[in-house]
Amino acid sequence: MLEEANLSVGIVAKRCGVNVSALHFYEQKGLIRSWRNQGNQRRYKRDVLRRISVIKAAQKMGISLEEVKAVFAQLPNQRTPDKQDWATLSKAWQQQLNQRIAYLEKLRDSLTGCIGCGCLSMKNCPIYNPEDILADDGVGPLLLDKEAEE
Amino acid sequence: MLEEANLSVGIVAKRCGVNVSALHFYEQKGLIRSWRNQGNQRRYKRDVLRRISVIKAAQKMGISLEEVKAVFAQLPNQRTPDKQDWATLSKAWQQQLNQRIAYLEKLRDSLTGCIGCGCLSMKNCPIYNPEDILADDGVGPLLLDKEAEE
DNA sequence: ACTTTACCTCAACCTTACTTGGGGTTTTAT
DNA sequence: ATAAAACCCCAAGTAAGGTTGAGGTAAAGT
Repeated sequence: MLEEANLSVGIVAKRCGVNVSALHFYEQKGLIRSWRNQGNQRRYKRDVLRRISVIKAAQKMGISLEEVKAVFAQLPNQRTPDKQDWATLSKAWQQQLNQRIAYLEKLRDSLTGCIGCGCLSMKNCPIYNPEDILADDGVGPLLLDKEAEE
Repeated sequence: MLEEANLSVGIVAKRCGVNVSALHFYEQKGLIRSWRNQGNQRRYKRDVLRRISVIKAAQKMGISLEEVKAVFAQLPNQRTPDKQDWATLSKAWQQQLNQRIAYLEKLRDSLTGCIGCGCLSMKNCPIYNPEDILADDGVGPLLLDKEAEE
């Protein structure tokens, strides 16, 4: 408990492997926060590093910044989030990951049987519309008729 | 072998569950083709239905239109692609799907141990940089140092 | 014949996630 | 005391994957 060091934007960028412009951007979107020094330059608490790590991990999972922001909103506001807090987040995302994995597995398992067999353009093709778990992607149910065969 | 029916853009759109504008767009991007009738309206061969199905399936897998286009380019140009041709495509994509699944599994398996444990912002964190299979996403290796701990 | 529906083109707009550039200030290094 | 880095803000640009709208023609229904 000796710090609460103030990191400059350049340092944070270098440590996280992102551009300074990305940090400006995240701040503007409300994902991270900073205060300013005398000369109006941004200064960050160390915990911004973890936030950025989490942002990048989330993106690899296919989670949007909006979603990340929503989740960050549930972190404690008063104190710096601790391991417990982050672990809670991770649990929710694990579930999402599991769903996404299950979805892709279904897609994969349908793929050979499907693209090859001629059913791909038919009404109930499992690949074309495999109980859309990810239906919130906006890919609604698709209506094809039997004429769609070769 | 009685047809080679000519489908209008509206019919194709309805059958595939996409907008007419999307068909224009795909055509402009070189993913599908049409010819024109007397009145300059688009007409499609039936095989466009399968192409669009494949496009949509690919998108669910996270494959970009550019990639789909590249793959379509390997289809026979003279004759209408047959089941064999499509099956070949599907095999390549199955591999991609497997990789993507493996990647997400790795991410998931790292998640609890990682976000919670404090390593997330460290140099060799498996979640932060898990042998980036999907490194072509442009998420290069990330350089964090040990100061990134809490 | 007339009206509606479908279609055409082209340009502009939308969202996500940033980057780039211009013009100006602050810090840091020498 | 300078000069080079680093920083600031704001506006505009980028890429993907389309959508929306305007103004006009074609095809279909009655």
